Amino acid sequence: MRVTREQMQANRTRILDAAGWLFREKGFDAVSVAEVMKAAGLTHGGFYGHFESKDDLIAQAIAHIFSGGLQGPDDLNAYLDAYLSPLHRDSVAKGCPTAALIADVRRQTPAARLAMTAGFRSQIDRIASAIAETKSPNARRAAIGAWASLVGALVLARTVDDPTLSGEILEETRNWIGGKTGLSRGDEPAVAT
Amino acid sequence: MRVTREQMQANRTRILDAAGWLFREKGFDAVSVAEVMKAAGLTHGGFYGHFESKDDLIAQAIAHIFSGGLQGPDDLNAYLDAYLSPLHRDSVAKGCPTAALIADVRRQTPAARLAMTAGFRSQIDRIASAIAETKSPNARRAAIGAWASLVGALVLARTVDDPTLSGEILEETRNWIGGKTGLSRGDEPAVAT
DNA sequence: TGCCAAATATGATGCCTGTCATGTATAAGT
DNA sequence: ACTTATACATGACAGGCATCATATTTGGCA
Repeated sequence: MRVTREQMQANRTRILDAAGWLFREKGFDAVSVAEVMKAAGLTHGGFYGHFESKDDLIAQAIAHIFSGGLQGPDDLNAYLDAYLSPLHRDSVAKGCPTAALIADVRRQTPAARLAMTAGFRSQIDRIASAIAETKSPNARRAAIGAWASLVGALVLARTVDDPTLSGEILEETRNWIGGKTGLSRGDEPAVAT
Repeated sequence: MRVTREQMQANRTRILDAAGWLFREKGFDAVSVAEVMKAAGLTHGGFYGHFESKDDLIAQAIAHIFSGGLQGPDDLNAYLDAYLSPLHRDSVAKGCPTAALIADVRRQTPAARLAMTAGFRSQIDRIASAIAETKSPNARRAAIGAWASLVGALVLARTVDDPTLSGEILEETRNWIGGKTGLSRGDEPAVAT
């Protein structure tokens, strides 16, 4: 059954949204094409009308996630707090795509790595300008260092099976970055990107 | 054909070694049981004489990697340099198991996460005591923060498809940690853990 | 209004993989 | 030396998955 052109576009968006969530949650390999389509409310048949292959879907899903309004650090302190919060740690599917996908992307298609790299760049730039507003010298260096710390700590905290250690990793990394950047604690938890 | 008891033990070790390399290189899902056995010089048949399942192999392989003499930071500066070197970035199979496996382990068996967590703990302790020798206050916090930065930067550098950006991430994170810890640059590249 | 191509659904195919069943040679214990 | 249990090899099986083939419904356009 044929659908409206705008229906089709909406379907495509739903597929990309579902793929973004599922891929973050379970990894590229563990998610089947049929599963994505079902999550989008369709069957597996129409898939190849939208995408050339599963690899194509992966690349486009990554680009889609990053295109979809990344949370920039409006307030740097709040951003750090939110990023390293238990809430964000437990919200893999809708949390930071970088933390959820980095390791997997390395083994994916060049197109996928390209899309991911583009996301990295904009995220680094965002953090750098947020830092520059406070203290300018070496803003880019601080942005890269802080970004690496954030991603590393979040992924470690998610992997650890001991909640205490997991919490400690988040907490201490937050303090460590705070000391480094000269940024103290803020508050306001929320799922960040 | 039956083999010596010590041959059998040697075979088991070869299987675990091969699994450790292959898993780091390609991820758990992308490596088949038959592939591991072949890399160990055997066929897939004998596998279930050594391990209960592929999940069992995964958990034991993780423990095996960490048990196999981790490079502790004898000299902290040299360790940081080696960890964030291009050489280590390009040596995934024999490099840091944490950086290579974290994201995958999250979705594995409880036993696998347990083995991984144990590896984290000892690594944090090792770094902490190396830091404590220099400047004691908050050695554990610094260890956790530095560890998260190292792992995060390495994984990011490996994923990025632009060699320039990849090198910049390694370089700047090294400098950022150095400034934070009060540790300046050393030299001596080598594959670290 | 009626034709046609497009968007999805249903169904099929071939490959890969984890696991199990069976065969075979031989180390180990007597 | 003879027996037996064992470590590994060969082969088979079932399930899952990406992808393709075909059917069906119906928007879009004349």
